[in-house]
Amino acid sequence: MKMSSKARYGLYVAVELAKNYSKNECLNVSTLSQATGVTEKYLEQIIALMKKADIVSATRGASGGYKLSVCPDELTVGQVLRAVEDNLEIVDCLHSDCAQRSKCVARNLWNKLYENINSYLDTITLTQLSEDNL
Amino acid sequence: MKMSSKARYGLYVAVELAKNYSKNECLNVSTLSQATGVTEKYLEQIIALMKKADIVSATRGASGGYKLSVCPDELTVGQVLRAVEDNLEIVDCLHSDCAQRSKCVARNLWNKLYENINSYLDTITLTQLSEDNL
DNA sequence: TTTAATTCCTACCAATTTACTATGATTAGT
DNA sequence: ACTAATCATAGTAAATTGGTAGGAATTAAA
Repeated sequence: MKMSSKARYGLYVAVELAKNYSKNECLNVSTLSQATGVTEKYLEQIIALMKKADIVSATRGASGGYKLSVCPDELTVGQVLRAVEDNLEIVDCLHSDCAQRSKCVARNLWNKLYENINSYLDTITLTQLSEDNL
Repeated sequence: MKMSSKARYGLYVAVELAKNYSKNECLNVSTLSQATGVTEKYLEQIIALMKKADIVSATRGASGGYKLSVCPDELTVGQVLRAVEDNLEIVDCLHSDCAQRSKCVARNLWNKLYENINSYLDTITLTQLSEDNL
């Protein structure tokens, strides 16, 4: 039960973009790579996931880059992690139609744990995180 | 961020042992394998982890087997999962001395999330789980 | 209009981890 | 002695992780 590197790096990127949010200008992967210490090519893939989840927007071409498409006061850590970490699903058997579904003693537990984790992570905004104000 | 099969199977075993607890007799791997649908040899390894954590005890030799060494009213899901799931650590960087420790924006977050998960899982006893009384 | 800077797309890959299987030693009840 | 059981440890195929790589598409600037 480990967070992937994508989850960790995705948060780093989100924090960088959050710090830059008020300037209303883009940050490119090269800059983000330097800030986070993660290779550009790997970051591209991670940011692609965040784009797909509509929490970052991109400007293509020269002098392009990325910025948050949501105000960091309203963007939660949960939203970021769900974007990059395969929905944060704790077990596969919740959404797949597991054969033992009806009689599984743990199913309910996984569900509640999942809710618990998400509701905690959704209380923390990117602003709070970047100010280490948890 | 997925629970391993060991975590799932470990819970199944714990539930079986909990249901058998009042009888004060052992269950052997063969029986547990039938009850859970997991191979005997794999279960042996999982149960070994629970033994090491002192939540199950074994009797060797003929007519031996396993039983809970803690009353299922007092044994929590958290204890079981931590026994089989490498302490449930959410990220490695918490206990390892990560180079960026002092300046890592996420460190505090992982810590709190870890506490959150554990404190939830420690509110649920094996008795509750086996009666689906969450 | 060319060039350079950038994102986007997708294929590939090595190393690690997972989820077992396999073999046999050890222990103890009958 | 025999048999039923746990204990210890090694091996292994498949999946996942954590990237690398190459180049196409887009756009601002020269």
